[in-house]
Amino acid sequence: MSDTKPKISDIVAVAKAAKVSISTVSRAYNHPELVNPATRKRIDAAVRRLGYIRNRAAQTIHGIRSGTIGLVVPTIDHAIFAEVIQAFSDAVEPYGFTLLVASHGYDLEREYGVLRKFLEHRVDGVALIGLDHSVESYNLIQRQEIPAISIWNYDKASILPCVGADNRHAGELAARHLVDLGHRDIGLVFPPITDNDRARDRKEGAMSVLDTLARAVPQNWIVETPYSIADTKEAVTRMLAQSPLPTALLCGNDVLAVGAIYAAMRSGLKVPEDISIIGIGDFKGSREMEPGLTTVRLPARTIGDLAGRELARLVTKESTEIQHNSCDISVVVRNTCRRMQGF
Amino acid sequence: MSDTKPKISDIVAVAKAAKVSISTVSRAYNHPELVNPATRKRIDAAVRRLGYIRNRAAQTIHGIRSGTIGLVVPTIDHAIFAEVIQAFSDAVEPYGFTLLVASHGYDLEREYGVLRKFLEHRVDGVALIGLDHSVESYNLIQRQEIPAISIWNYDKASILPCVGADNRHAGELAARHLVDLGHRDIGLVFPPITDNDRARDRKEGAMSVLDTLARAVPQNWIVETPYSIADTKEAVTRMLAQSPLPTALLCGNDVLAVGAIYAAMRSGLKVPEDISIIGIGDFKGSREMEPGLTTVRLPARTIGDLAGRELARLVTKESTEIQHNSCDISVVVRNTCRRMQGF
DNA sequence: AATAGTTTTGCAAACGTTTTCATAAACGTC
DNA sequence: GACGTTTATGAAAACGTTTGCAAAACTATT
Repeated sequence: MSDTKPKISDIVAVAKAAKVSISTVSRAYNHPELVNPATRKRIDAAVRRLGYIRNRAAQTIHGIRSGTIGLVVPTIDHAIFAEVIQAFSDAVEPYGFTLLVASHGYDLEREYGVLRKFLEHRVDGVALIGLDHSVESYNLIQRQEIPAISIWNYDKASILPCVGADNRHAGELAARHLVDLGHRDIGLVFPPITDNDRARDRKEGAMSVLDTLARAVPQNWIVETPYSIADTKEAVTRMLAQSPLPTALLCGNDVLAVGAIYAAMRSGLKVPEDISIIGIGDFKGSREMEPGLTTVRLPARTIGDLAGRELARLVTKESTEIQHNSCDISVVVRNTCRRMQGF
Repeated sequence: MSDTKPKISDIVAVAKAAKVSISTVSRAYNHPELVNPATRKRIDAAVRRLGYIRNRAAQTIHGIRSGTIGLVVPTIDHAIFAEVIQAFSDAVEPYGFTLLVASHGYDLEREYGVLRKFLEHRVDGVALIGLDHSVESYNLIQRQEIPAISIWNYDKASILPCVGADNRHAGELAARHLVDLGHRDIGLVFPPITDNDRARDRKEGAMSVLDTLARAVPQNWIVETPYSIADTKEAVTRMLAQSPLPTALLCGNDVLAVGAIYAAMRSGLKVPEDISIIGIGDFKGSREMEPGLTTVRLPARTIGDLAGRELARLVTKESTEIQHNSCDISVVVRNTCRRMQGF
């Protein structure tokens, strides 16, 4: 009969229970040194007894930071972004931030929508993947004066501070490696490049090298396929049914490369004896697979970690300078590319 | 000189600009049918001009839902959780929810901390992976009366509503399949099972079958390894150096199975001729790999999707009944397990 | 032109906090 | 024991919204 009020308790309830004013309770949280240890103990007991949990929403409307950071990715379900998200999350956690995560499925309209929603939640900062964003998105960020950072691609001319790698260079490196091994007949396996600056840059980089140092890539040696092993295996298998065949395949990333390797295996081609395959990314597992995948290493964990820390510091005003960070990349040679005779 | 106030605009600014009261602006958002179309247009123009974005924190303290759902996973950077997170995210998005995501690295203490933080942010619901949680976590959920759901494991006795598969059964199925093929000498590859009910259930399921239908598994045929291809490859390679060798390896999930396959390849063993390997999970890529991985299919996307929808409906009160959903599982036979002679 | 409805709007209280300012209590000093 | 400090507390305003209620402005009806 006395157990009315099963209500979730607020600061008022705590104050009452501890027989102090709400100001004191608030202070016990925010400036504990200003409240008498004995009082603090009483408040603590009341909090525990009532199961009180502070309401950050109520704090936030005082201009206090919300303690959240928004991260927008094309998709979560991809080895590389999963790794970046994890690293980013781990990096901002020590600063006390909670992560809001959303994906847009490579649709920049949706990205804008997500961004707006994050802003409604008054995130303290936002991180985006890559540099391709709608002008509305850029305007929003500028207008709301919210700390923002771009992850994964690097461009010294970027409007946003960015932490990433030079993807054009990655494409060049991969192509150059194949050429150096003596390959001249090279096929390309890439994802759609609309709304995806990373893939576009890589492809352009690769093309630029190939155009001058190898044979022009015929259209039927270029396969476009979504980021999925299944789709890639299927598409590349179709491509490998024709003849003549390229001696090497340059893949836009490691997932595509793995798909391509499986396609080759199924087509009865030995890698690297019959066909060489190079990826970009160096995902988890690329090193361990048999044969080990030759690829261009992009340090995903490092990038996510750096980006998280950089943004957190920007938000907490620990640092104010807006930096552009370019991570070093290089070819890691394993066993999926063979040297051509005479090279 | 007149461009003072570069301030982020609030509802008051909008009201002023549109020459209406703030109540009207608020209403234009929440009950548009109650405001004159002409006025609405004016407000709309003001909003656009000022770049106004609603403050959800301010709404939230009125008892209005925050529009967020918290998802706690052991790790984001794992094929299976990435897939679940994506599906879950896609499922709650149509309901207008934004996702708060955090990982605890298989540490239930940290899980509790994350949970608290989510509650501070007044998430409208929480989703956890599995059924192993600290009693503090359970108490917290109960006390705060927050809709919660458990993903990935299924137990009809679970306190929380759960959407998942019966992991014990998965372990049984895998073991049974191996036994049916005539294997009697079977090794086990599992992750640490503390704080991980999924792995524990699978292992128990497998053991129970093996104990009665196969030879008792000697200790040196059991390898414990973290969820990583690299670690698994290394650990299994060490194990395969001994003799006698088991004729089959039962792996706690597909990542471990892939690691085991690479280990076998490196050790000069052919799969499945020299050694059979079965996984659990059927991750993306397991079908496509060469040879295709025989495994027990756990429908990750379906589970994430179902869980997301279920929780969203629970939060929005569209449904109130707390359901336990068990997803069907079955062995999918591909090419990594061979039939023993005479079977 | 007066009345009764209906639609549209504004006022003010409320939400759960933080923070400024003022006051009370305790302490030390001479 | 009167005074100035220091320490601890409380009252009340503020934050950016929503919403119940009442007033104002229209419309339709006579």
